[in-house]
Amino acid sequence: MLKKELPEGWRLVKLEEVAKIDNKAVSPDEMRGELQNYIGLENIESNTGQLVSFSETLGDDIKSNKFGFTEEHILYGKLRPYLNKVYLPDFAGVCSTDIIPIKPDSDLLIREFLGYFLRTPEFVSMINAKSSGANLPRVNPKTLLDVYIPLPPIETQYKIVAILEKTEATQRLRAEADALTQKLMQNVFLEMFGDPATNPKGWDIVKLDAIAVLQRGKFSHRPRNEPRFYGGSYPFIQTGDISRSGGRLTTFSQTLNDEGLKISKLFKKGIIVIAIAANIGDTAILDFDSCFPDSVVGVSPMPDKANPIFTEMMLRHYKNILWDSAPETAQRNINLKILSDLNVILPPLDLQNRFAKIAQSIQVTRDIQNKSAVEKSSLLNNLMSKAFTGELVA
DNA sequence: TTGGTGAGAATTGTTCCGCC
DNA sequence: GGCGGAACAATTCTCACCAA
Repeated sequence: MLKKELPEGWRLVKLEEVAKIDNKAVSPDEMRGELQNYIGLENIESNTGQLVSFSETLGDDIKSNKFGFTEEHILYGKLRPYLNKVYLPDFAGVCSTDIIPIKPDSDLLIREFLGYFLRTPEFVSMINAKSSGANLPRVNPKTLLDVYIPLPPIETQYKIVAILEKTEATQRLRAEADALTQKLMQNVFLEMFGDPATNPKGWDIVKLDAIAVLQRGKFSHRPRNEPRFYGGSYPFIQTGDISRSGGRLTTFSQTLNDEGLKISKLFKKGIIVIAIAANIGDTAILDFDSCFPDSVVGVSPMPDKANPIFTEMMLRHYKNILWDSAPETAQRNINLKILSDLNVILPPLDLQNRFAKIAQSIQVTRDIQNKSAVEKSSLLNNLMSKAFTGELVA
């Protein structure tokens, strides 16, 4: 950003002029015998500025040097800066040496203002380009202190922080609402059918292949990564896509071309997909026609016996059983036989259909929530970007 | 400060086996 | 015997901590 672009009263200053880095090592000896509030990179969530988890650690269990921090610091993850790990603690403790404790000069710079600045897409992209180490990029603290930050008067900083905090709070409420809706669908299922794994309602038990047709995915060519098969108009999904889908596959990241289609197989929209390698037992309903490899099985419920929406939700409850069925080798797998022989509950079809109807109406709400969450997320990024060019607050 | 290392997940490669 | 599908093994990738 150029100086001339800044609004009146704003200054462009180097971070070292308004903040310092407290990276004095605390040795294991200094921590011995005391409980420590320890934060590692794994405790800070990417992009959100939130703590994922946290626990007290006995100093005796800490074997390497750490950095100390207080509630005046910002914790900035310097390893793989693209992960965007920033956290503002409200307690004192020690952190991994891959986290830099930054202490702003409170007369000039508000901690929260700097926290948002470090999370802007523009800053992340810039600092990532300046990081060192080809395979394991890290930010050098000196490089960080050399970064220029647009600095408005303190009152303006408070105004900007208030707007961004409000937007972020709304975003969080939206995420909580989505989690509740997801739970609602599970609760409705359990209320109507009980846990399929224990069958407390005493439904009939049948083999999975008695109510559905099972077909394994296909990708016969080796090696599998030959580029000539990819980049066409046929969606191609992998086990990871199923894991991330939350039960409904609406997007895909890979496609096959005509040549790829010849060595794979196209499955119809609406089919249930289940992972039999890596993320064993993860399921989803396909929202588009798609190909998939042999680590995925397609399950098509017979219309006179099972409802697809009911079947997908039911199969989720057998995940642990399927995992336990997989032979203990370096790479666990289950095969078509294990899946076909899986004992599943079979409630009356009209009850399954009733559940599907309720689930669909809940899904409509989820779709609206998801759309809103995406909009809120891009709104926050947009506002953060505008905040540091002076466009957010006059 | 930065390379090494480990764990777990995801993807790719190899072997076995049945069918034509 | 050759081919293709299934099963399983190996490798790669990602993300974290450790220690020189």
